[in-house]
Amino acid sequence: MSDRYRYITTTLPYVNAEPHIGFAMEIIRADIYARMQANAGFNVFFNTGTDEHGQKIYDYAQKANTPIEEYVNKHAENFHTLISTLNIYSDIYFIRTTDKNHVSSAQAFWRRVRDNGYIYKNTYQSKYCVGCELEKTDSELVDGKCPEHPNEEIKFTDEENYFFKWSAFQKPLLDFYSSHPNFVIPDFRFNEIKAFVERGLNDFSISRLKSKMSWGVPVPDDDEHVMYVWFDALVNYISTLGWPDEGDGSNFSHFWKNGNPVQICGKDNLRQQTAMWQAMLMAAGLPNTSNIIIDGFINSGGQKMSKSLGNVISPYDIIEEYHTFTQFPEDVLRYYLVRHVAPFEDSDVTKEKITECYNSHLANGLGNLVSRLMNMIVAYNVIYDSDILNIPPKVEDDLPMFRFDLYAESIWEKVGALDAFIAEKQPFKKIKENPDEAKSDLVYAIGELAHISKMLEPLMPRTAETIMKLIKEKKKPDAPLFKRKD
RNA sequence: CGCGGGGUUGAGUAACGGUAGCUCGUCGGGCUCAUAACCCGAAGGCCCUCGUUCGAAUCGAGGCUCCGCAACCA
Repeated sequence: MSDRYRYITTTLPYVNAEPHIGFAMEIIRADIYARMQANAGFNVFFNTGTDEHGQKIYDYAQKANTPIEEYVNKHAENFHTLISTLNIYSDIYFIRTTDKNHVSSAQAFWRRVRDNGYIYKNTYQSKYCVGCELEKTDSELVDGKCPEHPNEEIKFTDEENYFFKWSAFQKPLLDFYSSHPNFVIPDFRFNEIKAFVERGLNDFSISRLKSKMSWGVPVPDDDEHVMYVWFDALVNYISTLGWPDEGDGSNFSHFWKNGNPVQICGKDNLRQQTAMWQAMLMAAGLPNTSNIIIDGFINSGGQKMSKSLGNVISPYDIIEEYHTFTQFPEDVLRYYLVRHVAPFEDSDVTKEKITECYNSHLANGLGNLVSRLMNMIVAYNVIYDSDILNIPPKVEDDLPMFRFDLYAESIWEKVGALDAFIAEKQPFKKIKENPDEAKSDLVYAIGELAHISKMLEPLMPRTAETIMKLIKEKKKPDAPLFKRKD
């Protein structure tokens, strides 16, 4: 089969902050996709990493009074930790934009785009607020003044920058959009970007003067400039595959050309991923991404998470909080973010909501079901074939793309049905009058539990594994899988 | 008239032209294998106005209201 390959990538978080729960959600969703594809027999290339160049990083490192390399190393480490904490698919590729191969790939990409005629030099007027001591963008200025320092003057300086001819891609992008009706998921985001591109595109600056800010990928054949961080960062999606090696048998050929490449990102990245990056790929003569999934944002208590409001929920907080209640705290977070956070709209997450859903679905639902069922299996010495776990992987073809919430719902439907089955058949009562029938009911029930654990695998890997082990060894759990949290 | 998304039972959400579904909570009943768990049943809802239609939460018009984004911000 030609399409035995699948490619999935998250965006690369900027390394200037602690891992955000929104990124945790992004990578968990990507992980479920990767695990499902791998179960279905595909070779999966799962990419993530860190974006480490640019002014902001440069400033933060200065502020922290740390050499910049040390600063980015330390922060990249945070994201490595997050990946293992969340129990992400082990074959993940972690790219850092400071990696040598990424840097040379970004430069090759620049040359290719330049040689195709889509990069040119132009003057750019920088606007500098003396009050903030910061360069400002037009959108940050109100009536040509900095809103925070309306009495200070804005200093205008002309400087030379390289520009990317984005404007040349308005028509190609619109044509591409109309011939790929599922390119952006969900629809309303697709409409948003179409409308944006229809309004017209302005070329954007893709370099910075090295004399002002040197922390970036050097522009090829020009010592004065480094690449603007966006330009180099976006190339990671293919530099991770070893591009410019495009030969048959290369990762690029397998996974980008034939691997139905999927990108997942937050809604703040809509423009960059679905229009800028796609135009860049066109400019380099490379195939476009197949699908881009746009997540909503996570708010807390009706407001944006922010340090000053004190409503920030970090993925580590949740895992820490559930540590004493379950052996699988990361699965609590995985479950919650997938099933109870809207797949595309903004959602509100609070610790109370997580607790509520933990108690009802994980403790009372799944965990309790495993306890009651395995307890009867052991107590009544029910005999069954441990082959029941040999269930062929189910490919959820009928599942709309990235609707893992629906997938989770279908699992919990089975959990509920199995609880109802036990209540109806009453094997615990029948075991006295009609033990054979009671046991055959329980054999059916354990078969259903085996199915549940199989379906659970991509979503809650360690929980699923543990349930399978209990089934195989005919044991009841020593302690509740998910202890109630009051 | 910048762009976009919303307003559905106490809370959170789904359906998107034809019995308003689900989760949590509340109330009543059942069960006792299980983590004071589980099962069954009940109460309670479509922001307002007008219109299209045999029929509208769903389409159209207007209003009120909440929330993002507005370009170089990861």
